[in-house]
Amino acid sequence: MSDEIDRLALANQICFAAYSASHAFARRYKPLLAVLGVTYPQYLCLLVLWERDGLSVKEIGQRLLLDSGTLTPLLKRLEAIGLLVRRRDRADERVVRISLTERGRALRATAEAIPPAVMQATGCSVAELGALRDGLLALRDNLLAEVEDEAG
Amino acid sequence: MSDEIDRLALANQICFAAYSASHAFARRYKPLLAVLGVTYPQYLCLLVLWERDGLSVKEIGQRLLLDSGTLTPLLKRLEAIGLLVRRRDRADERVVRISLTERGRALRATAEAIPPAVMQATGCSVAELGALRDGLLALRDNLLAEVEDEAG
DNA sequence: AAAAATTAAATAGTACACAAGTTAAAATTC
DNA sequence: GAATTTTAACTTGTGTACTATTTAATTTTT
Repeated sequence: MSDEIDRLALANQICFAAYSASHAFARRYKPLLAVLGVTYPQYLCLLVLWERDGLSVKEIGQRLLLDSGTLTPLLKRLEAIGLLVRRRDRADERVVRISLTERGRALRATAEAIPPAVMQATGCSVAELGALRDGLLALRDNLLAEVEDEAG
Repeated sequence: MSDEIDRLALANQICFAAYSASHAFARRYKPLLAVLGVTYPQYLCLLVLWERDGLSVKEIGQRLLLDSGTLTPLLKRLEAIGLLVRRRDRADERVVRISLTERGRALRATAEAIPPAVMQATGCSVAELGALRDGLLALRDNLLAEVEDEAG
């Protein structure tokens, strides 16, 4: 009769596992990122820009799955602390291009120390982390695909 | 030679995977929770209270890994829409106990339909979801344990 | 080429999250 | 048993996220 697990039990919720793991990462990153003077979402923007500089707000949003409502103020803060500059694209004035400053680029070297510290803190093997990552990305893409199906 | 670099990238990828999967869940839940008239974090509180009513703010926070700075305003909103009541504990006036109203309890029946819909949307098997959940919870607990070691 | 539609950012408003500090009550110490 | 410490919740301030709306620039249609 109670083969049926309690689907509303918190412990059974994959979404709570993702939610709380994501927050745990943020807390773990916080003291490490304090050295750089940035928050976790700001760090994500830097990761994207270190990979390819001069992206538009929209392109950054596509990589991080965030919209301009979130990114505009965030990028303004990064500009205010001198890590990047925001400039309208000459060829298309609707577009704002984000370019790292010298300081923004230089920060990359300091940031190299962060990932190994976090990986060590997870207490997981490389194989486990890889499997977890792949599972999460597949799950995430399925969730988002269904959301878009409905919109379209 | 570039084993090292791959590992560094992985650390960023696993946390971004958790971060973006968590947001994808929130977006997926949104239309489902709109029927209940609550947000995702509010829904988490209801899950906890459906499991055991009359918990203190602190006890809810321990289950959800949230502090009173987050919970107090959230619980006030749930009280404002008539799903619960907040009352000082007679025996210990520091403690605020949260009790579901009749409407708050009744909402559970409606909520039963949500987890299967979300599970289906993940496109993952029950076994996959279970493995993912367990991996995430283990990872999360490792991350938080290290944070506390430093504090203590 | 003027009108209509689309697009990219920005803005306004709501709701988390979290750190730091406050207040009031209870437990501990002396 | 008064003074100190601890505890629980609240409050304040900063920074995401997201919806919906607005503005300005570009495309597309006609």
